[in-house]
Amino acid sequence: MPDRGPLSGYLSVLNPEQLEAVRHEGAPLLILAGAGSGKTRVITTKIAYLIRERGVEPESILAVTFTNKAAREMAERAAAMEPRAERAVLRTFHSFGSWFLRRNGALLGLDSKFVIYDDDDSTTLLGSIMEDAPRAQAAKAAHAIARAKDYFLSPDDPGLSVIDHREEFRTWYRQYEEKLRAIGNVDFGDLIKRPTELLREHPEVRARFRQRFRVVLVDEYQDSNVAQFELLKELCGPETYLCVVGDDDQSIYRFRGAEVRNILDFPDRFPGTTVIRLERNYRSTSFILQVAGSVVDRNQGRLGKTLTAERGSGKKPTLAFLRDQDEEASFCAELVERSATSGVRYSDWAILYRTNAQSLGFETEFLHRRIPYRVVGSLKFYEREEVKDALALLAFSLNPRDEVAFRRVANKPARGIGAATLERIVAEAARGAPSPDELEDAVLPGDLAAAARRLSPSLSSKARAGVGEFLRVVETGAALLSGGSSAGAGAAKKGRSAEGGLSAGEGLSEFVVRVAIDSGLSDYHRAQDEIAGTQRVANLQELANAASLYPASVEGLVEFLEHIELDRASAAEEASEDSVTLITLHNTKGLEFRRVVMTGLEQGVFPREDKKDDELEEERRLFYVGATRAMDELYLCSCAQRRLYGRTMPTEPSLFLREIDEGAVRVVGRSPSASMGLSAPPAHARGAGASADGLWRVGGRVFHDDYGYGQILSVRESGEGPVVVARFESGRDFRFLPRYQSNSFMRIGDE
DNA sequence: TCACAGTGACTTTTT
DNA sequence: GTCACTGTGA
Repeated sequence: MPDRGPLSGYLSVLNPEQLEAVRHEGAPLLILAGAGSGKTRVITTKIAYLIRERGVEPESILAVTFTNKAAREMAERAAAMEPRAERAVLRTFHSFGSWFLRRNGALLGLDSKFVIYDDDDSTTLLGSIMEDAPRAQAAKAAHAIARAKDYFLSPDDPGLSVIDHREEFRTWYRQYEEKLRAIGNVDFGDLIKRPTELLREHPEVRARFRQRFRVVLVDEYQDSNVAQFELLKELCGPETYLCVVGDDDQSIYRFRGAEVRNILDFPDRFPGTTVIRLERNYRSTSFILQVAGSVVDRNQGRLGKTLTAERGSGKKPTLAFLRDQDEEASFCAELVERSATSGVRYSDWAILYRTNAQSLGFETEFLHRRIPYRVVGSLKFYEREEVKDALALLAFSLNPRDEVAFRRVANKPARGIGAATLERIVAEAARGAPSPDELEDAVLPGDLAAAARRLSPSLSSKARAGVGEFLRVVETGAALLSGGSSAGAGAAKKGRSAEGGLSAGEGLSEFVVRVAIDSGLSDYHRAQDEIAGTQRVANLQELANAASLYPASVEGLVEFLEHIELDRASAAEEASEDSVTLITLHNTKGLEFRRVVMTGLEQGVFPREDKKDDELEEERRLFYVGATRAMDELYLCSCAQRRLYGRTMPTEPSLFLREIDEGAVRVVGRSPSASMGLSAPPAHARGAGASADGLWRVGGRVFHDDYGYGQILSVRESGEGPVVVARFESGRDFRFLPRYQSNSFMRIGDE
């Protein structure tokens, strides 16, 4: 190990703990990295260091993260330090699993062209097993199966009863697995579970991978689940250098199967572990850390650490008690607008909320006020009906055994294949008795296209015509893809595209457009557009545009479909012009903003429902994650009432607000505990009117940086614009000339 | 087989 | 307030 001596530039910027973490070698390392402690810097530097100074081959480094965004960022930063780092394998757990299975899945009888089913597809598949069950029930059971896979539980595992103790659940799970295997596709959980099983059952593959990856790094380790832990154990032999980085206080994916014990027990599971703590926070000022820490401190099961702020005390966070979500939205908008006049960029701001549904109010308000914003996550584009239809057709053209895709599009647009006919075809395929001539064509059992063809003569004339049409569509598509889309085919497409309302672009895009038009999906959804004024054809066009990045081949299609399942958020979100970020608390992990507003701090919203024990602790960690995103300023909003299900309900302030250290925040607004004379302005002040521009009205609510929350008592015009007198929570009245106070004095709504 | 209207249920958080 | 599902009638 190169000790002492002047450090090269990229190492000299590290603090002693970070440097120790980068230089550590031997066996295993657990880095407990508090929020904002330079965790990503340590990992990327470590990669560069290993390659540059320890002679490690880039190809032998595997680094896994949980989100694609994190993986990309890591790759970029590592490559900036050391170009050879580009050759390292930097992926999300799931994308690594998929990569692994496409190469080695044959050992499990898995075709390399498999498609990844999302939750919706899994529900459809399970629904075909749970006869007559309403879809909601199938969705619930599908969810339970997903959890079972997170915990590495198979249908015959005794431990399965922890997930769902019903014997019928075990049966559904078993049948679901059988069917999924017969179809030849995988679900999310399989991307972790099946590689692990394969590595266990095939020592030669395990040896090969252990030979290949000498260094394994895991980021956000606190969010790993049991299956991922099992996978790591298979990947890491005695010779492998394993380094995991995480923060138990930021474990927020328990609901998805994340197991905090993974990080808490790491030193026990991997004997000889070195633990290095990074507790210097370079992101936030100390009052912000105090607020975040005082809440998460209440948690029991945690390793415990103390962050120290390297940036000084800064400004106290503001806790604002507001009336309702409308006032909350205008409060946020005012904060942003006000700061914008003094040169703060929109992109310095992030509005955080617990559930995606809460974004709507902010969007409406920001749109109204022309404040640019972007909504991160919740991109439901690939869940849209028309998009899923097109994707199902594409998937079916890859795999005629795909029952889920078949059920979705066989009769869409309606071609006379009703439920009865559909079930007959599915049953026929399951019976799987190919005729002799089909056997010669190597027809796979379960081939739905073949079954439909077989059954066709015995169907009613209407159904027979429909089946014929569907088969024609599928065959045309398959031929187009495998036969190479020649220039001639391209020209033919262009001719038809105008009529379908879609236009073909580069690469795979032509194929997508062709299939959408030829199948009638394009016409079908265009008709829907005309009825409902929707944008479905435009969405199909967007899907086709996204496909243009991929080659027009079977491989290109497989890649495209995988990308959609594993990395659906990226496309629209990269729009990097100056705008406010609207984002769920969960989605903020790994991000930072100069100014952060956490909204909806009310019992039932955040924390959600009456969460108790473990779940409440997870909500606290979520609070911690949200608050520690803020660099300079943090605002917390709590509303006295909130609309839910279209009904306005009174709400209680969040439990977390009581847990915050008194003195670490500045409270504005009528705190429910200390509601001071703000209920109604004195009678003499009523009716005094409004300013000439109509902006300032008696009774209107205002907020001032120094005095907090208040209500307007009187308004009159002067030579310098309106003069406003307001009474604040302290009970004192102050006079303002808003013209000169635009930065510290603002409206937050009318009466 | 399909279109429509009325009725219920429902909201975390995501790879 | 929204969405999905159910039953009815054509």
